[in-house]
Amino acid sequence: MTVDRDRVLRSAAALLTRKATATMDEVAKAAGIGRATLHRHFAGRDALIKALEDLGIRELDAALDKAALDEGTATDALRRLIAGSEPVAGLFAFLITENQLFEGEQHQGWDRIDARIAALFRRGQESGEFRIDLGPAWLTDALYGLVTSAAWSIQDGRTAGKDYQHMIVELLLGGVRRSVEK
Amino acid sequence: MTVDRDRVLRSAAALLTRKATATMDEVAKAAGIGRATLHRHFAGRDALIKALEDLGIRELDAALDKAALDEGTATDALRRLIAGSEPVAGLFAFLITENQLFEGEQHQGWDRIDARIAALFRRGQESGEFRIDLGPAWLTDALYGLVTSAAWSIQDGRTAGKDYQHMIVELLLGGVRRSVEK
DNA sequence: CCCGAATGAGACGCGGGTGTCTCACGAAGG
DNA sequence: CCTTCGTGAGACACCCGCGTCTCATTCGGG
Repeated sequence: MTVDRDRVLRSAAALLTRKATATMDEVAKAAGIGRATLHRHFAGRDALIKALEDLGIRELDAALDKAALDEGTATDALRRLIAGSEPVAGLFAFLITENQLFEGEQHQGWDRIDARIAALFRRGQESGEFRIDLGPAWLTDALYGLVTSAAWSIQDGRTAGKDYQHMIVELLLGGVRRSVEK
Repeated sequence: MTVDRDRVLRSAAALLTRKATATMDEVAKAAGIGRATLHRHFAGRDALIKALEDLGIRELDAALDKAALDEGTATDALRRLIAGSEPVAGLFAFLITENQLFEGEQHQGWDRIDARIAALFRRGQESGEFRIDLGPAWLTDALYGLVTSAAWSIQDGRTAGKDYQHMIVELLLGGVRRSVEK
């Protein structure tokens, strides 16, 4: 009988990922519960978004942990990270745009995640794997952009979901130019 | 005395690019006119966004024309396109997210622009300049993502504006991996 | 079996933003 | 000088979504 808070959160994520302007009523309907019950679990829309942000950050941190960014080559670590990001990509895209749209002090968890990813790029540069003429901050933002684009591209059916990892990894690592080596 | 419609449009673009949720009143204030006058020129918020979309598409088409995507190598054409996209990047980022957020029949101008850019990537693939394991549709979406990320990254001060072209061109063409050649 | 807790449905007022209207003002032109 | 037109400021009603509340219902535990 009792509503599974996490289940509601996931269904909200799924809906808002598709339709960022969804109403509290729509979110409730999507979760198969009443609007009143939704409010009992999340004080308001802000609280819901905040909870979604917490969820996203938690999962992203988990993905970062699982990718073990410190181990092996930076290149392989990046591959693992991107592979592990797939389940969170949709929610990530939603949160990134949401954060971009409304200014205001943002969740500090983002800073930590930014730092961890930037550190990976920095490590790759220091080891000589990555080029050094592009800063870690831009590479991080670029990765976000590619992940978001991929999520939307797949969601809208312009590209196949099974290509997610390959699309991002290959473009980010090797670029669009046909390499002589390979 | 008469309000310059185009000037209003540009100031609205500048504002909404920074704060996508800006009120009609804020848009009017930013343009230095009254809300009533704003309504006299644009029937409503929807009409304003639509006009902004028209403007963005017009400028994007102009940038595409100017880049002469059919001439020279696809690589150079891509460089020219990215260089020419800089002034529109902010507005483009706004329109892209706006389009992603609200579903509904979108401006058909986007299809034409998508097609023109995808054709460029296809040309590069056929000429052997670009790799063929990534589809033109994805490459187009990826370019959009990078442009948007760059616009935001610069807007938020994480990266320098003067690097705009270099950041995107280099990452998109060569990727993050340090190439042996060069 | 009964009671308590949680839920769904609906009603209600509120607030912010929108779209419309009126009115006074000032500039440009006859 | 006077008329006309576009404008700014404000008032107003309206709509939509939010947040709160009530009440009947139902599920689950004691």
